[in-house]
Amino acid sequence: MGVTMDGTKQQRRGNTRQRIQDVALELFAEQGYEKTSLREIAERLDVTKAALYYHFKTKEEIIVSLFEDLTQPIADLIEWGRGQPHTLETKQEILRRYSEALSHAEPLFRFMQENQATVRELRIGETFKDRMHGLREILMDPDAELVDQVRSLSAMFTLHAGMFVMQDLVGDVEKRRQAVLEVALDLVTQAHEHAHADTDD
Amino acid sequence: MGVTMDGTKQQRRGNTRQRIQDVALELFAEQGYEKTSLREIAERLDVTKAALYYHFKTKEEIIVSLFEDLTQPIADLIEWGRGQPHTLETKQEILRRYSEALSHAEPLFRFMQENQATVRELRIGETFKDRMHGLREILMDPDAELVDQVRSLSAMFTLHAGMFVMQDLVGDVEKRRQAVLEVALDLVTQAHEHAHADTDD
Amino acid sequence: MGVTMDGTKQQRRGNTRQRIQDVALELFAEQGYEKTSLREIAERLDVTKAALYYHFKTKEEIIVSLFEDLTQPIADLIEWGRGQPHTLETKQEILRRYSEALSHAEPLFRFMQENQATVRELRIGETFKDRMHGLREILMDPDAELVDQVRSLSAMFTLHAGMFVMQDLVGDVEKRRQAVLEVALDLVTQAHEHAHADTDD
Amino acid sequence: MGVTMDGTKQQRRGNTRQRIQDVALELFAEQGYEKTSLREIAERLDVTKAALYYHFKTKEEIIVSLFEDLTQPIADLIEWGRGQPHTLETKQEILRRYSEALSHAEPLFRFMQENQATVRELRIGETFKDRMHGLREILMDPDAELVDQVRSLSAMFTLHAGMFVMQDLVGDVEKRRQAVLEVALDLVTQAHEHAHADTDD
DNA sequence: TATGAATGAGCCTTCATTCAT
DNA sequence: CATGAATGAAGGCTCATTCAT
Repeated sequence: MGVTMDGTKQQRRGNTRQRIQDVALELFAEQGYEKTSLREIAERLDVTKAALYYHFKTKEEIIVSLFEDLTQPIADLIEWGRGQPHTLETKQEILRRYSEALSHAEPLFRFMQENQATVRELRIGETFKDRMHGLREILMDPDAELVDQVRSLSAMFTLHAGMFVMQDLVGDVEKRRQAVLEVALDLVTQAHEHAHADTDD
Repeated sequence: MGVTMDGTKQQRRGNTRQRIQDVALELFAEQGYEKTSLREIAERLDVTKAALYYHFKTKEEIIVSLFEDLTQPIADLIEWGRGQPHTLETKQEILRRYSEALSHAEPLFRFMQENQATVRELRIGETFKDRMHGLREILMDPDAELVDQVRSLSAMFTLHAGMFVMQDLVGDVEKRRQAVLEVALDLVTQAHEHAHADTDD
Repeated sequence: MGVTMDGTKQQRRGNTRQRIQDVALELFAEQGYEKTSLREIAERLDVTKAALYYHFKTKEEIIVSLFEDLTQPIADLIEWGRGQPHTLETKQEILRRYSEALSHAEPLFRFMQENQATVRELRIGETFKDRMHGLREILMDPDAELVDQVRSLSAMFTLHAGMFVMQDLVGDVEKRRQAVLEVALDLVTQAHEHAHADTDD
Repeated sequence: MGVTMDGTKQQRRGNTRQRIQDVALELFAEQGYEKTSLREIAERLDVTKAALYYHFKTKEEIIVSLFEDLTQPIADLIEWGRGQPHTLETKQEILRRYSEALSHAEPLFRFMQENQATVRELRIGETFKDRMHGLREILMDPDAELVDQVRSLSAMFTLHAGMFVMQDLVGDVEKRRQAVLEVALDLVTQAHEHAHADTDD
């Protein structure tokens, strides 16, 4: 049962923790956090529920570990952004990198997008909110007109939506990402130019 | 117990169904669908769980009823849009009316936004998806450049995000809605103009 | 299964709460609190575990309810004692009534005696401790010699031990109770007389 | 990790078995047997659960070993008592030695006192009961009046209670022990004198 | 129109224990 | 002498749902 030809049980050993994360993320993204039971995860891995508890103290810890392991690039990105001058170039670079970071941890971000109510109650909720705020502070000019502030935020959400909602828009994932990024860049550019019409060139 | 001097129990009588919907929506929007139990709803209303079953056959039916009661305007809007020529004016009018419709059933839409994984598994999921597709068909030009298709969709998601995510942007709700709408209109206009640079007026 | 000749299921209905308490107390006293599972209680009653939760919010609440229902006489006794002058007669009357109160809720007190470590962690622990302190304040003279203070307390513990430990001493329960009570009265009398050798009669 | 400068890990080496016993007894006495998990014991010692199983075959064996290691003096005492004539002097000497034995293994006896229900189900339960019976046979005169039999037993329970319950009576432990012992001696003396009013002097 | 009582399924979690290394 | 990894059993609890009254 679950044992392959070469006597392994799907590469068993040492990597169980990783395998739990993989299966969990897949199921969380597919069915949501609450609808995914630890029994289900365990069954897919052909281990007992108790085995999960050897590797993670609680169900929540599984999602927390995924979050921590997969979103580090975004934390780094924000850190980097904070240290840069708030020029148009910085904002554009942030969007470019953010778009790429998102695409590298797609299932997790889809999960977070589609389970916002749940995430809010989890330990990662606060952290996530802080991150979004961080991004916002870099992209948005607090003195700009309201409509241009909205443009900046809209750039962010376009990136999000582009990843999860427009999946059927076009087959080529990379092409779509580029198109979405272009729109986001455009929005942030418009916002920036209105605000600095006289000071910048 | 829970009964006031004038024999009412907070407007009591006949409107229990409505009261269940109100409380349910409030809790669903606040904590999510799965985390809200019928016990909790019943307790808030000071009735028994069994009473809920007199008015609704299942928990799912409560959210279905809310969806049906509150999103009719949007179904109508789409119906109307389908019958119109796909001109820029139509698209702009759609966005204007959609923005207003959203603002009139805010808690429900917030719920749908924050519980997408859940909604997908419910009966309303399919209907909701169809609606979004309907809107999309009106707003988006299938022959346009990919980037302009994205612009059109971005207009929609900006409306959504504007309602739920940018709540702290500015105090005045109506002002924010206008700014968000302006950005959305802008996006759809740009998309349309690129696509019809030579043919349209 | 569990259904008697007359079609009832052991007088079912209306008294389930009481039946739960009865069975629970029996099992708690027999095996201890932690070793008694709700499953076991439910099985004995031929209901499901969930039924227990209809009547009691938690396992702890079952024991709390038993404590509250069965130890009221002792609370009353202490209340009464507090209002009396601290004469020898009062002390003797307290012991007499206490002995009788104990004998009327024997299983519960046996449980508390044999599960002290557990009880200490439960909500009733503090209350129980307070009661014992109450009794003590009435029986014990704070100015007496240490050895006489011990005598007073020893009277109390003799009553306790007499109920649970000396069960095989003699067949006739009531006779044993009287003998135990006599020893307790003796102890308290000696203590009192030493302390008031010159002041009292 | 957990290892100090000089290579020890809190005296490390060879004495792990002893350290397990120490920690276990501390926890058992504090929280009770069932509420103390092997995980907890292992964590306090900074070893794994599996390590415990190297030293003890089961959880029960830990408490059994403690019992055996710490109560030998009492077994010896009873053995000695059996060989003596049942005079008042013997009884008094037994009480004196018992009191001292109790005070040397206080945590264990506190544990046994507060977890009687648990102990009863363990292997040590029977042994413990036998010991108590042994003591009783020496202290109690089977032909005495019931009330004097109770007195003899009361002497024993006074010793017990004196150790665990009257802890707040007075600060000086040794003083308290002497007072408690005095009361116990008194009880056994009264019992003996009533029974031998005419035969003994 | 509602309640009181109960169920069946399932959930997350903990525990003592085992065994290969 | 001890660890890493896992298991089987069980535990307390919650939930949506049902049904007789």
